[in-house]
Amino acid sequence: MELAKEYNHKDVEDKIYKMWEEGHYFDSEISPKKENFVIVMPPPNVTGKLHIGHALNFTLQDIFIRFNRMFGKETLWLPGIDHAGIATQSVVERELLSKGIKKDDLGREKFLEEVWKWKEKYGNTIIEQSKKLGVSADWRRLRFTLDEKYANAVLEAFIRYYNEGLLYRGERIINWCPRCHTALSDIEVEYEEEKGKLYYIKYPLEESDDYIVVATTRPETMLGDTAVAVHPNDERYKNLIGKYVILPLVGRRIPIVADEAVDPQFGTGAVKVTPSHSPEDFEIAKRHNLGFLDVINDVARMINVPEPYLGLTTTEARERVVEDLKNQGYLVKVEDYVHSVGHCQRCHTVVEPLVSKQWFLSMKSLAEEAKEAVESQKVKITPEKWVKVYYDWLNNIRDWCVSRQLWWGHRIPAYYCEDCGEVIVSKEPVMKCPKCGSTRIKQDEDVLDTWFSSALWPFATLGWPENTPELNYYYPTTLLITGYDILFFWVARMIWSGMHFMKKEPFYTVMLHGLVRDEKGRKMSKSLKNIVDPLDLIEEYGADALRFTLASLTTVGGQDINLSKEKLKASRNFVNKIWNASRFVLMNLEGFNPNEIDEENLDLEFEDKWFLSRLNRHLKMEIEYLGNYDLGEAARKLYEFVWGEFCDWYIELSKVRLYGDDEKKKKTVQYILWKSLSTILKMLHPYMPFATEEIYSYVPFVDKPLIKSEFPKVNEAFIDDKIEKDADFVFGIIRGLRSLKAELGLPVATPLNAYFNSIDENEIKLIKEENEKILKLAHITSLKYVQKKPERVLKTVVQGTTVYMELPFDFDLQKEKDRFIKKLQEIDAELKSINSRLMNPVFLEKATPEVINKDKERQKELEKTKAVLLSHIEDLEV
RNA sequence: GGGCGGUUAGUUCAGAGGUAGAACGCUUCGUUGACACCGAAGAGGUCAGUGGUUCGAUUCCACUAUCGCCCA
Repeated sequence: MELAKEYNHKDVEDKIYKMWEEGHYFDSEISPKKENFVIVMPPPNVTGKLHIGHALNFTLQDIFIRFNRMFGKETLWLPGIDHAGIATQSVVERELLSKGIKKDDLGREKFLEEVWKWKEKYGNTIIEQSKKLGVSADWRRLRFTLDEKYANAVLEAFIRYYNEGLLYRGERIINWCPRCHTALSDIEVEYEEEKGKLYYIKYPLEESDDYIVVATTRPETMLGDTAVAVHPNDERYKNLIGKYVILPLVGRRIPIVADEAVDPQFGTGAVKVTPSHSPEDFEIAKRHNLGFLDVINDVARMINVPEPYLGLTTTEARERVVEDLKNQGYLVKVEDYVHSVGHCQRCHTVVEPLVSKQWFLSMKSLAEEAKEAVESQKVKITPEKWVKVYYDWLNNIRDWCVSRQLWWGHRIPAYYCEDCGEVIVSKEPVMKCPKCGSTRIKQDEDVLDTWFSSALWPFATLGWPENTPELNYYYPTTLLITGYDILFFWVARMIWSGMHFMKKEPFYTVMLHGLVRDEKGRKMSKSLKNIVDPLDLIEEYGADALRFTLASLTTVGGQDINLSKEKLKASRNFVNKIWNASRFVLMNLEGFNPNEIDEENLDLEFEDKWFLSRLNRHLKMEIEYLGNYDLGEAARKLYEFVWGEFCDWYIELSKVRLYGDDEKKKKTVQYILWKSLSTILKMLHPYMPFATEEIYSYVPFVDKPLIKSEFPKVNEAFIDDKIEKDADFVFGIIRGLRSLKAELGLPVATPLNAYFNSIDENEIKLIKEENEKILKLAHITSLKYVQKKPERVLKTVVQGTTVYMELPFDFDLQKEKDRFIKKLQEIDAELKSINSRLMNPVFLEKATPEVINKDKERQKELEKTKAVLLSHIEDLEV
């Protein structure tokens, strides 16, 4: 078997994925005796294409899933797709329009048929794409929020809420998107600072020559004013409260009222009140029993206004109103003003506040349930900084407008009697009014907010409201992983839904991760043209490189990630490095059979003990990081360990025995290499499943694919501080010799003799014992102990040891002296701080014994090196 | 206005109450029997500023500056 010199992901990924799928390794079965690990996938939109945010989200989930599968837990990753009301409807609408077909001509039923057709055709795109990333979800259990059973769960939830009095239908001011033509919930509105104008308008007092000036950013809404409001304590206007003004342009008589909500600092301190088109004014109007007058309709045109303005768009009306006010002497002044304007999250159109009859979910008690779940730690949110944000949102929440004027979605199961006005909420179609017997019944035309249905995700996907075995075994799920941007939209709503309907938290832990941005930290957007397609990245660098990059850029704090090609390249190189290290090991396993090895009686050498110590230390660390949800640090540490220790040192050291004559020694090192490689592949597998699985298929004497193999156990007995410290010294000698050659400008491979002397017995022993390896790695011909400095040598100091290397030509020793002096200065600086600490009685009293001991040891070591350095510098003075 | 986060090597970012790290880039050397998607050796840092807590702060706290995000 001969492996290619370079890892080529294109030859591997599809093949491996197919192998996993055919082996049913992603499938989960109910196993009551086994501890489980369950993640429900945040369902991507059915219209969605895999973007980099999904790539991050899926990667993190897959890493946890794969680890836990290897830990032997019954692991379920339940995937799904969201029907995404507005988004999907507008996609299909647009597509039909391009063929000259209008939605309204088609009618509801025909249109929905078209959407379903579209869904069948394109709805699985993102699923297929996510497979390229290595997603190991149980695809048999794929759920769609409009599946028959799921839809039933949504209706069930609606009916239960209704029967409990938590859902009600009412006329409220809502956020209306004139383009999507639907109501929006509060969080679907995005506010942006915009430059506008502040208009000061005179409102003449009734039966008086006096007037009051109000300030507004939306003069056109004055046509719908039903009052003027001032703050009750505002001295300027106290005498006007209760009086009336005559509304300019309209001539309507409206009162001046006093209300705490008015900000005396804003404008003139007097504001116009337009109850039907401003949420604040709506509240004021309710408090003062003012009239409501709709002057803007659902396509943002003027209604119920005097002739000249009737039918104008709001923009046209503004121009006309301002013009007329100016001409008639009512406009006092116009100022530049920056204010925040609400936009539709979906289409970015400016949102129009309108009074409308909608269904609302009462939030007070549900928000309490959601809060309690987190306060009591039933649900743990990580990073913790989001907990406060979560509480704040729930504390200030307003009732949730859940109806949407769309066709695509879960149709509201409410029926209205056209004769007596009775409202009937029912899962089954209603034919006859139970109150008056009329058959003139109409179902509500609207559908539910998509988030209303996805709020049920953790249990509706498992069969709720039926008490299924799945629900019993898999609920509550273990971990939810999602971006912090949908903490309110989705996470909070799932928590109260779970608490409310299941009486149990939907997941024990929520891990919120950051968002992926471009290399300059900017949001990826079409207008900036900085969107990267993960599929392109996979094509170019491989799925493993993409996954590893995303994982290693993750932090416990859930910081946003700035992705760049440089980082992908580094990860791709890492994958290749692992490929080649493995290739080396596999090429050198000839004639090896682990069954011939007595594992209990291995003749371990210095570097074996060192490496096994490091390996077990890292294994332990890895598990700890994982428990802390710190995949980023785990990935970064793995990178350093595998590249910096396994490849750079252990593999190099292993060559001594592999290429030596001692068969027994060779077998031992083969065994350690074989074992270590397997362990490393397992540690890496969740991060880079494809390459590791491919490599593992070439590893001899393993019986199952990596995905199903057991994660290695930590063997504490191998962790050994002393051996690691000794290794640092030996490696230091090798580095020292290499850098002497570099100082001479010689290739590392130049064969030269070397000598050493030391004031430390342990160091002498180590050099003697590991002589062969030092020679090999430093490319030195010999390294002999000497009492005195030999002639014509260049030297370096490592701890208490001086290493001399023969000088093949004349060399200016000033460089050596400079190097020594620089090193001495560094040591002196450090010694100074350590000494002052150790002489400080308060330090000795208060610092922990470990810290003091560490300082003392470090002090000894530094003193040792210092003494040697000083003697050499003195020599050089002569 | 309220809240949150960032400010560390030329660049992008980790990190941790007790010796400041990585990647990329840069300099020098190198194709030695895994790998040039590589190896070896190096240069490069008042850890934004000011106070405080502490035996000890780049790390914890407060404030300031600055950039960014969320909410009103």
